[in-house]
Amino acid sequence: MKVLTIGQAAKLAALNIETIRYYERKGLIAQPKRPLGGGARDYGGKTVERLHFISQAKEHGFSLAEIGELLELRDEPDTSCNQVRARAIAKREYIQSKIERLQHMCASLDEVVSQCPGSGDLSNCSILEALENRN
Amino acid sequence: MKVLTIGQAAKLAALNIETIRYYERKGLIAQPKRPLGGGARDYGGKTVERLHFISQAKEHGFSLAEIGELLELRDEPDTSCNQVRARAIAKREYIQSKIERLQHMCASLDEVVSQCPGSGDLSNCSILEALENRN
DNA sequence: CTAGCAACCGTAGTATAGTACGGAGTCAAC
DNA sequence: GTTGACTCCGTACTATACTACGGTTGCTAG
Repeated sequence: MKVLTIGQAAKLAALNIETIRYYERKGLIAQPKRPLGGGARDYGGKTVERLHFISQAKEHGFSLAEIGELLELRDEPDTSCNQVRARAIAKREYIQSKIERLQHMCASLDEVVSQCPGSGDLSNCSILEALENRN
Repeated sequence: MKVLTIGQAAKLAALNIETIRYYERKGLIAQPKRPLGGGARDYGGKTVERLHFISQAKEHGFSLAEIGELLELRDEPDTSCNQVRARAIAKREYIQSKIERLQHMCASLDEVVSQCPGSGDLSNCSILEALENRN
């Protein structure tokens, strides 16, 4: 029976050891038992899978708090697929609104840059001017 | 000669008093002199303008550290317009890459949601499945 | 048997951007 | 001449997501 140490689990999940320990403190993963009484804990089985779930959910834009909720849903046998779906849709909308905000910034920067002569001193700088005036 | 207290400046700049004091600690704005020896400081003149600059730059996606640099450029008489322009362009590109990342997340969530039956228990949940599998 | 590497664990520090608290001082009105 | 509002200032706390440190223990190879 091979035992996965935290270091090996960290490599498999492409995470830092300290990050895994941090997730334990946050309650995202349980602290595995020590198979030999003392010494290293066994991060095998579900643990690496769970760490991977966390990584993937982070990739999908979920915060650790939200990931905690998803994991709870996942652990609860009575959860309906619809509950998970609702989270995903809400997150999608949140990300969409964030994109729109950033696009607004981008357009605003574009405008400001395009009006800039790009040479000379600051007395001609339309960028600083734009930042000085309200709206 | 009217004196602007921190509270009035906060209202004009639409910022919290504590936020202004925080910006002072960060060196983004200088701490104004006290015109009467003791008592309240005078946040008039350039200060509100500077606070406004900070707000606007934040709206444009600059971090406080970056805003600090912009303010330094602005304060330095030898700065060329090009230096400011370069910052704005770099920021625009950074925001653009952030947008792309978020769009990727969005598409990924879309895909995962569209494959979800939306009913039944978790054994059919394509969303959790997608988060469990690598890539 | 001992050197050395990992793991263990609690605590503390990092970065970002604030927000809150509490005691002391000041100022104007009543 | 006291009340109330506001300011001053340092310190501490919030949230998010880690990262680092240092002492101790356990395991393994030579």
